[in-house]
Amino acid sequence: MSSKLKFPEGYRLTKQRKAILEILENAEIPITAEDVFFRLKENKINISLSTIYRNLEMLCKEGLVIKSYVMGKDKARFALPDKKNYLICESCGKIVIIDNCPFDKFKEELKQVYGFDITGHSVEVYGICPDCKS
Amino acid sequence: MSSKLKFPEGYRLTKQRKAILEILENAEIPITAEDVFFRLKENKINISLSTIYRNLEMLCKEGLVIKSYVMGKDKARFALPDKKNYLICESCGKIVIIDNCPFDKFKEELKQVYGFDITGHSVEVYGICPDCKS
DNA sequence: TTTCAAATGCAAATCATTTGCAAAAAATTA
DNA sequence: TAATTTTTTGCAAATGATTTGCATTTGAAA
Repeated sequence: MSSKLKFPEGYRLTKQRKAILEILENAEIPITAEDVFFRLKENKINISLSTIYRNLEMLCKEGLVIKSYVMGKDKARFALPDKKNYLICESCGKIVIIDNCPFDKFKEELKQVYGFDITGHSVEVYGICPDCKS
Repeated sequence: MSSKLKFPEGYRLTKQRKAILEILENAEIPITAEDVFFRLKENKINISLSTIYRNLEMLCKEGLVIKSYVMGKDKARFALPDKKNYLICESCGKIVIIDNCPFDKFKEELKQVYGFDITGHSVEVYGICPDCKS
């Protein structure tokens, strides 16, 4: 329930921000701003959508949250960084988080080849999940 | 200039579709629908934005084009599949295509671990480009 | 507490994307 | 080739996610 995250300096830790972070911590997969809104509402916490958007943007800028788009959908999704890499089933839409993303092993290779200092990445993989195969 | 792509069955090969594909073939990096619109206009070809959106959607559905979003921007970008993996400089926004994406090597590993049949993927990597480091 | 900049909520504004529909163009057939 | 049928286009209007202005509230420093 309580956040293990270090809240970014220079911002006030409001109850709205705490609540939004808590929803993201409990979310299994990346969720939309509207998802956050309704999950808060289920918990009897009413926060306006604009406040949610404003804070998600701030949290992204500060690196605490990752924004992504799922193919075919037009709403942005938000998640804590440990859920930023995922598999998506093209048949049923199920999202499965990739733990220990194998891409990490290639940071050095990319640095060598392209000269970039790598700071982060996001991987989306499409496929057919076991349930949909049968 | 001429497309090497096999145009999907069941669709008419209109001059608009040819022109849109040609722009994407010549694009170095993923571009927005609006980019396509203006590049066509530069070539004295006037195609309505809605036609561009409709065809990009169709081409995505048929797998000829990949749609993606660059972190921090809110317009969708479109590219041929060989340009779907890229590095983005967090300082200047420059996009560099990753050739021979190392991620391909991990398809089998993902299949083993998660049981998905992998059909595609998209990789975005953030970092600081050589120019911005100096 | 008092103070004050930062944050919130609401309603209105934005803007990328989608959609309805009549006209134009491609493919099919005669 | 002309006629027919179906798809595609362009335009304008609609949509819907996200952003913004502003008055009010709130967190945190003094």
